[in-house]
Amino acid sequence: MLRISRLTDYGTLMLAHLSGAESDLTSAAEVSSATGIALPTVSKLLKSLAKSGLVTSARGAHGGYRLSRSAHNISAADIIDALEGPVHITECSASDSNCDLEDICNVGGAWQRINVAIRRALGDINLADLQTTRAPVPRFDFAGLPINVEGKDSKHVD
Amino acid sequence: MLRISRLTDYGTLMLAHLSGAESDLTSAAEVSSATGIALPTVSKLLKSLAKSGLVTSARGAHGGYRLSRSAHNISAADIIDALEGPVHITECSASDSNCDLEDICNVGGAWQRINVAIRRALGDINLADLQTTRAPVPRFDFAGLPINVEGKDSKHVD
DNA sequence: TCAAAATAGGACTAAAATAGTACTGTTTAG
DNA sequence: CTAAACAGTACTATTTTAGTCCTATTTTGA
Repeated sequence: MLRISRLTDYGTLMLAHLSGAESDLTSAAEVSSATGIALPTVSKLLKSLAKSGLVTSARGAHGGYRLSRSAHNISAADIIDALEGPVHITECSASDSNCDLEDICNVGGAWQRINVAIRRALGDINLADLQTTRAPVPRFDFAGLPINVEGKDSKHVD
Repeated sequence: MLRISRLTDYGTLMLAHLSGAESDLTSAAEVSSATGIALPTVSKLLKSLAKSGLVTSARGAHGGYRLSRSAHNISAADIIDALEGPVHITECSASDSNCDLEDICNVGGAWQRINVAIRRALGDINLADLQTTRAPVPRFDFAGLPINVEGKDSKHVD
């Protein structure tokens, strides 16, 4: 649960690297050596990112990739969507669900809401945030009860 | 991303069923027929849930399962932990990480914070909430900006 | 014009996680 | 003592994820 795939993690790292050279083209090879991720993997990921519009590419000698927009305008949700597609917290969160249990299931709706809420929150974290050592303080009001994660040692933190 | 496994979904459904018969023992067979989930699968899941203390079991004829505590005291995070173990949003979110990229990676910290925040929020949703058709309104304050999910058609909602 | 440096695209393989099944043992009511 | 029910474990199949490789296509620059 709550797991992004390793490739998405790599992708984030790569995007972070690209955001260091805003306007210059960076080749896949350079991204690879800078991040330590194997070249074929870097290539594959950059192609996906280009396809979904997060980076733009230039072919030919001295070609390469660069962010298609500022790091501030690329959200965590964008990255996840680009590399994993729009996945849902449960299979039956999909609107065109053909879940066998549909008529018995009285739980689905809640997971969907949780899903929406989390995705919305992820939409508000941008690539620039992800790079700063001190990410924005995650503070949740859930069902009206404000909870501050900072300084509170929850049993759910492992 | 943000996907709980199908088994966890089943588990939630089953727990919801058990919470309907708070104090009575319910056999795996009954849970199976009530939920439509295959018996072997139900068995397996109930065993896991018993092991992690969410339900208590009674052996022998007329044995069965019941919630170990009220539905209000079982959180979404509890269920996930019970059935999937304490997973992390990225591999290197684990504290004993042995990530090769550690020294280059300047992103890890942020994902960890996001992870903590989400898990904390899930800890505040309980089984009773999950059953009501109208789950608690998820409202997030993120980085100081209050966002209300309701009635706001985000592009991230699919 | 040709060679080298890049990306584009897809096919393929290997490994890992997930889901589901089966079987054998133990406990308890009647 | 027998049948109902949980306990535990091992196994298999399926699916997903990760990673590799190969063959275009595009562009620069000598």
